[in-house]
Amino acid sequence: MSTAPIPPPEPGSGEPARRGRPRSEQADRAILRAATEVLAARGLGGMSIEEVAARAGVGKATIYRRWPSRGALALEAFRAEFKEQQPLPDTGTLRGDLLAALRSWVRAVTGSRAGRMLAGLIAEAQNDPELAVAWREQVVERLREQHAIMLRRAIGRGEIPADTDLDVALDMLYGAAYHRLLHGHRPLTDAFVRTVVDVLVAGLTARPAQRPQD
Amino acid sequence: MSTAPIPPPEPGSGEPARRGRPRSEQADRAILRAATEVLAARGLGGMSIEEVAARAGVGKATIYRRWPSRGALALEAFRAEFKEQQPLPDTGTLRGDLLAALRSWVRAVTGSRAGRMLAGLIAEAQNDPELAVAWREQVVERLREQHAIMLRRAIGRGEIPADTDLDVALDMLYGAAYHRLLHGHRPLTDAFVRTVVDVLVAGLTARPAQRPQD
Amino acid sequence: MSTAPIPPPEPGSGEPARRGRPRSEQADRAILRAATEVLAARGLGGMSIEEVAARAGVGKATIYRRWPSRGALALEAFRAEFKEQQPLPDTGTLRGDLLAALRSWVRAVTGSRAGRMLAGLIAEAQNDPELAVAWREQVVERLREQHAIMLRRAIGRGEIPADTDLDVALDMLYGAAYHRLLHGHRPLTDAFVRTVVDVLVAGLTARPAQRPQD
Amino acid sequence: MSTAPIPPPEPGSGEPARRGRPRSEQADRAILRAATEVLAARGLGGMSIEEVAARAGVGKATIYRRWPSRGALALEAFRAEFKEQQPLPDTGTLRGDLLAALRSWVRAVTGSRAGRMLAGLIAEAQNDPELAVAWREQVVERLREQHAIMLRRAIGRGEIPADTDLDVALDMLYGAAYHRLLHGHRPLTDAFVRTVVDVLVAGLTARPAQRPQD
DNA sequence: TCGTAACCGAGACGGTACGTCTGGTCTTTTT
DNA sequence: AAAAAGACCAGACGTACCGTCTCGGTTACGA
Repeated sequence: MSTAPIPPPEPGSGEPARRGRPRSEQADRAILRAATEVLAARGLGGMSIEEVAARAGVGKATIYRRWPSRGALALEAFRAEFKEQQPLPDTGTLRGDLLAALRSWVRAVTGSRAGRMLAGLIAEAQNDPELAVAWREQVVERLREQHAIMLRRAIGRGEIPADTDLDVALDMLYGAAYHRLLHGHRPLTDAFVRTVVDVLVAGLTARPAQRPQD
Repeated sequence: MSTAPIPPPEPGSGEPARRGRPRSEQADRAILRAATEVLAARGLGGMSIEEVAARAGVGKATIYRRWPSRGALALEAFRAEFKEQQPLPDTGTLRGDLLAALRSWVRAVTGSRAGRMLAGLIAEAQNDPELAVAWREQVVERLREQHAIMLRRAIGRGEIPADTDLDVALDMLYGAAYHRLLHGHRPLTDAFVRTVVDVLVAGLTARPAQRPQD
Repeated sequence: MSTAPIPPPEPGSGEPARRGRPRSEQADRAILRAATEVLAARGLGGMSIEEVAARAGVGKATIYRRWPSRGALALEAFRAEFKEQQPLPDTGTLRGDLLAALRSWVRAVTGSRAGRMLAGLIAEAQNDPELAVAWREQVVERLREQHAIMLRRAIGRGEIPADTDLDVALDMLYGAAYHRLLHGHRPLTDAFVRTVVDVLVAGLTARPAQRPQD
Repeated sequence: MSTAPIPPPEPGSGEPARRGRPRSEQADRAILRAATEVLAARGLGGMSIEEVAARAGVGKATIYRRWPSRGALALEAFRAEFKEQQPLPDTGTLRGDLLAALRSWVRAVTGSRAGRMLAGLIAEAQNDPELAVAWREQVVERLREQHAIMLRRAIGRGEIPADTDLDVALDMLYGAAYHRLLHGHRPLTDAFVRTVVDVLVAGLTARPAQRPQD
């Protein structure tokens, strides 16, 4: 059903005492390592379960027992690679926070492997609704909640209006960055980061005098 | 090499006079129609050359003779579907122009089939460098040039500074929209369009007092 | 190595006293019952250890601890099914004995399950040399010894010559029957049984005047 | 449905002119050669489509396009190997004919590869009803018709009664031989051949005085 | 009464082969 | 020379079983 890693059976009540041979954590690690290597080398589109299994020294069924699809495996590999690279900055100003946050995103994404994995996952999610849900819930929403904190702190400091549309603000900030990542029409430079943040901060700060309703 | 449709041979010298049976324009149309149907029904990930050929009543080679890959065919089908839906508005104000442009993009993308095709093409381009180039050159850059005109007119009218970074402005405008399209975490409502445009216009308009350099 | 049921360890000297938990006779019975059911339903080719284990409510290792292969298990199930159905007739004449023996074989083999098991075992033995040996030693030779008794009694009575080749006689008698069972080209009717016995008895009885040696 | 080699489509009427690329006869040959090799080396139980395809340098689908199952392929390979080895002798006496026929069968079966293929096919047919039908129709019945000719000639010569049950006679002759082949309990010697033929001829020749009806 | 040994059911393990599907190419006859 | 048709080689798909191996637990014997 879902795209989450398949848990071992008998999640049970108080003390269920799982039966049968337990899942091998060594196989877990070998599979994720192999998947990460293949993803870095050839991208998600070029990753086959067959190859990951061979490279990890594992039977295919051992992978299918844990993840329902190629995308689900890639998602977990990506999360392991990406997660602690995204700290929540607290510099005292909205501009400083956004700069730090976007910079660390860009650094993660342009450095080695996370960028290719990320692009591949978004691509896969377009054709795999289960993965799309997992991607949204486990990556997108989780990051957005983190980042919304920065904006709420700015509201608390009076830097931006209390009725600021946080969703749109985040869409503009990260949307611009994803745009360059996925289309590749312009590079993800630091100048880009600074300008995006400046325009966004200015746009959020400016008193919206009177917006016509057309 | 490229992903452009393959032209009939003998682009020729002074004496074109192509020999042999000419390409069937009926086959062209049948292929594009079949491709468009399959794309609308199952997305690019679910489209196989095999199926398009069968549905168009055409041999696979007849498709490969014209387009080098699944993505190239989808790109042409998309362009036929999408192209004249994107007029260049001229309302007299930057805000009006951006609103009109983004609205027509959103309308095209949420209505009918273009949205699914577009997402599928971006996905495919992540795994097909040739298609990525074609996508950039034939769709992204072409639209950006169109839209840059609106921004240059605004500069001409003195609405925004002359040194405005047009690339970043467009990335924020369309990036936010692509973001919602590809991740599906929030809907592409008209309120979204208005807020994006308002924040962007405000951000571009505001005098950048003193930007610290960090 | 062999295909015999694996005996519990400690075949022991003077002091048997096997340690550890003894084999569960209930498991023995459940496995053989399940195997017999599956064999009757789908034949040996359609029987998997996996299914027998599941149906018997037993772990696969519990089966492998007792029998080294699918064929060995099937052989034991067959023997339990087949054994006491083959009495040694003693009617006073060779013809009467052979008729009774072949009739009871045909009855066992055309009735319910033994026929399918038998055919499946012969098939399996073609690809499993261990099973072939076990089959020969435990089924074929044992039956032949039984049946040879009938022929020796006929020699004793003077019905057939003392130098009759008993092996060939048995091969002709049962070979004809196996032939129909395995190829299915003709049915195993009682008329068939009678004719085989008549021709064989006549052939054995006739004084072989002078056989040319070519 | 059947187990016959799958014919190319459009067997057609007068002049159908089959369309599309024709089946590659080179592939036909390579597949049959590879199958024969594997069968000789490991028997039918040890032959996988995967290996035959690899050894023939052919895609698996190219095999499945021609033969519906492993058994069907093996059957064709066997027929090519076995066919012209079985002449129809005509020595002038029943005994001479039967000796010659059974001797050439034994020679084919104990020499080289046909014996292993034959045993494997009979085994496979026990678990594959389609193959069983094909085996019966294409091998068993065809040989029986051939061999029945010898018996009918003997009737014509007055060697055996006109109401002899030819089916039973053939079952006893070949049944005895198959019996030794499949069970391996005794070797297929020439002495065996002679004794079988002698007993059979004597049994058929003897005037059946009065057979009781029990 | 304890410890140790062999069993038990369950189920994961690394593998092999299955039969299907699609990719992109090649080879026919027909237009 | 291009068309439709369909076969070609290649190889991934997800499934089913193989025979072995861990688990937590049970049941016997011998110390």
